[in-house]
Amino acid sequence: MTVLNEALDGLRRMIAAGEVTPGEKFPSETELCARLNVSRSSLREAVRTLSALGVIESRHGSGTYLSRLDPAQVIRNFSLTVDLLPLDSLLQLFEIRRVLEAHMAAQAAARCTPALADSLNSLIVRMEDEPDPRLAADLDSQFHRLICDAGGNPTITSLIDVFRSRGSHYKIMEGTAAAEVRAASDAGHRSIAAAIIARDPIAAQSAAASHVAQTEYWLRLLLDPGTPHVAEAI
Amino acid sequence: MTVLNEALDGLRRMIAAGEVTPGEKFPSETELCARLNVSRSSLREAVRTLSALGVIESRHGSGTYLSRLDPAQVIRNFSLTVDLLPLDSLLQLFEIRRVLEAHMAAQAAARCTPALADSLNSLIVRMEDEPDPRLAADLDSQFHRLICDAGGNPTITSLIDVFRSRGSHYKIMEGTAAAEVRAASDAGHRSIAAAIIARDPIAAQSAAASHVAQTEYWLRLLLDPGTPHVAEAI
DNA sequence: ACAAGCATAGTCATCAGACCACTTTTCGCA
DNA sequence: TGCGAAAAGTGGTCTGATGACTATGCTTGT
Repeated sequence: MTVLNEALDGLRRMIAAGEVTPGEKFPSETELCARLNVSRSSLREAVRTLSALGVIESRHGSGTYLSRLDPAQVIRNFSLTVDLLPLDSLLQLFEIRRVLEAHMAAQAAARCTPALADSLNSLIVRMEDEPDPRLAADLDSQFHRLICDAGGNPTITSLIDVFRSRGSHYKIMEGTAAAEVRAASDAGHRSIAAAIIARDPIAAQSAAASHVAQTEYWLRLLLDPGTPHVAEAI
Repeated sequence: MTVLNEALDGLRRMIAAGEVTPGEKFPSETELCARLNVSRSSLREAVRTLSALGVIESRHGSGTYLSRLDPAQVIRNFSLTVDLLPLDSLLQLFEIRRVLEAHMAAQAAARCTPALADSLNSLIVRMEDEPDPRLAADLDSQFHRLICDAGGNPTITSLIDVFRSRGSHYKIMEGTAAAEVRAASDAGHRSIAAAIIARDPIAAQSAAASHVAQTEYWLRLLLDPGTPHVAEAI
């Protein structure tokens, strides 16, 4: 057992035992060092570890705090990791994204309000009229976020955000097939919105799943233009 | 911009630029310090941060390596975080787990082989005959893992594992309603297995969703015995 | 020529102590 | 009483040294 792991263990134990409650302040680094019998550098590495995972927050000059441990907030921390994944690793996440976005669309359909309907319609029109691919991608994000928010589970929303966060996304809108991609994407959005506004969860679910699957297909094409296949080996 | 963040940025930049490819070794800490213009302590805190996220691996005496960046492996790192979440935070993850487990059950149903059918049946019998709640919980894990593996997406499997990892699970099997809980759980398993063996994805999906929802219900009861409600506010 | 064992150099792990930057509290002055 | 400055407390960063582990290549004996 390394020193770092002992320190980590000590901190985790304190949290699990309720010695520090969410949002509360830990003892000072000096005191923690004494308590856990480790040097300050080792303690700080342990703190950094938990800090990277969104469990701890260090505030310069003030103290070290246990985070609120809100799942949505913890999950948001991981988007920087997703940014580092190579494209083929990223593609492995698409099945999750497809299932979750479909679920959220279904939930949104079940709860759709007139206000949501208006917002969706307005966004679609603006998106289709936007010539700049980047701004269009931005409106796209807003569209999906609107649906996620309507779905009612902020935790799932943040998880989907992590998957979608990847900036290099709009690249598929700039290839030779840009126009085709754009048209298909717009059509997908209209299907999703129509199903949600009709308060038809099943239709919304399949429309959203199909939309994500299509994005996955284009990305896969980008990775390997030779052998495009949406479905996995049977 | 703090020194730590500059170091983090430098490392991330190296990864994104492909200076180090997955599995490869970074330059030594000393050289990285010189390159990024930070002290060794700050560099090490940056390395620890990426290491906590499963992006980097430090091997004592050998070097600092970029991980394979396999999503399943990266996700597995987060189980220690889930262990620290309070029960009410954990419950917010159940909607995700429900959707994903249902999806995996559906996939397993679509691909069920005779071998899988045998394994499922055998596990169910052993589970129902096991008197010790802990060993039964263990068999329960095996049952669900079997289904996930059959689902064919290791990334989703590891994500579900993270949600299920939480050891405190078996507590619901030890309350006053233990017998009732156990019986319902066994019945749920039989439904799921039957649907998978019948190669009926829709049935498998709803059976699995219902099973997870039931677990969630019991846990919620544990948290707040007064006002149990499965559905959210309408 | 080859294999086992051993030095050696390279690397991460840990420690100690100092100083800096920021925040919070305290206390004296207007 | 209210405000501002001082002081105390805390995390942020740096330096340098030492320990522990790994990999490499060499030495040695067969």
